[in-house]
Amino acid sequence: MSDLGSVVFYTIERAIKTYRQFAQRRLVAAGSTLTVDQWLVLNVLEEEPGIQQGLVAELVFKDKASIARMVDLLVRTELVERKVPASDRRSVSLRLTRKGKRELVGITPVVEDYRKRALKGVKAGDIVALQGTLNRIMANCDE
Amino acid sequence: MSDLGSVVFYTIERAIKTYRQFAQRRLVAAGSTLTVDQWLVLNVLEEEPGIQQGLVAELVFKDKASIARMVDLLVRTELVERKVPASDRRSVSLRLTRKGKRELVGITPVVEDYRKRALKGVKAGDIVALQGTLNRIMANCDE
DNA sequence: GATAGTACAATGATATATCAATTGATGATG
DNA sequence: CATCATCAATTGATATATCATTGTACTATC
Repeated sequence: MSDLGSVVFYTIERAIKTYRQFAQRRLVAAGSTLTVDQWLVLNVLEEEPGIQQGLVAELVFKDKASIARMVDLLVRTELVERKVPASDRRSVSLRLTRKGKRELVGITPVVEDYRKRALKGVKAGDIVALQGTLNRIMANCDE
Repeated sequence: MSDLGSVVFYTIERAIKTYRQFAQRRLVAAGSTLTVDQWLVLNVLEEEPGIQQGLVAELVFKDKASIARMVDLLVRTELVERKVPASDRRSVSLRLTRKGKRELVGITPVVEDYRKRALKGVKAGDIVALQGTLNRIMANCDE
């Protein structure tokens, strides 16, 4: 178990990294210039238009600072709009631009496809078990 | 399954990130200034003294460029030595300094402890299953 | 032994992760 | 209503990830 224990985290890292590289290759092959993380953020904005940055950070499990910088980029590339609501001028309200929506719609089938490919031959029960184990690990790591 | 499929990668990311943050907190709490990744590299050098950079990159599943920069840091902090062997002057041979060995020895029990904590209540069978599933995903992602 | 191809590493550019410090705005309390 | 604590976001500093490019050294082939 000690042996397994020393390797399992390495396996998890390797797996998620392999998957991300795979996903990124697929995005590039589909002609997108988005990164996987940028796609994630766009996806959140699609589902929660007007959301503020801090909430996006929570939803995608990233740092607020990272999100701020990603949004900078997405605004620069005109995929996302920042607005400051009068109700609370500390916050910003994010939403997709027309261009952002188009980009997202175009790329979504690509994402669905590579997710499906990555999970080929993996049974639903395997996924449930995996999530259970990972949840347990996360609980152990929350002190 | 489509639903599960869209969430499972997110869970994996979240799990490994949670674990890394946990590990980093533990290192800091133990008075170390190492990052988790730096510890990994030191550990490889302990086990394979004289190894060259490209091989380290493979072993820890990182980019060669990342390793080059990490080694820069570790050399600057005097934990690692770079030597250019006469046999092949393109390559570099890496090994721990005395200080690096001391640091590693001091921190190893901390690492073992937090690994054990992170896996508390996780059965050996769960780990085997998890690795099986992740290996399958990785195989799917290698085209 | 000159040349072409290949191998190893370093570097530049850009994106992300994290922590700390700061700024500006809001809300609570005296 | 003035002050203080808190909150949202930005910014700076440093570390890592990735890709492309470059530089240097080796190797094979002619």
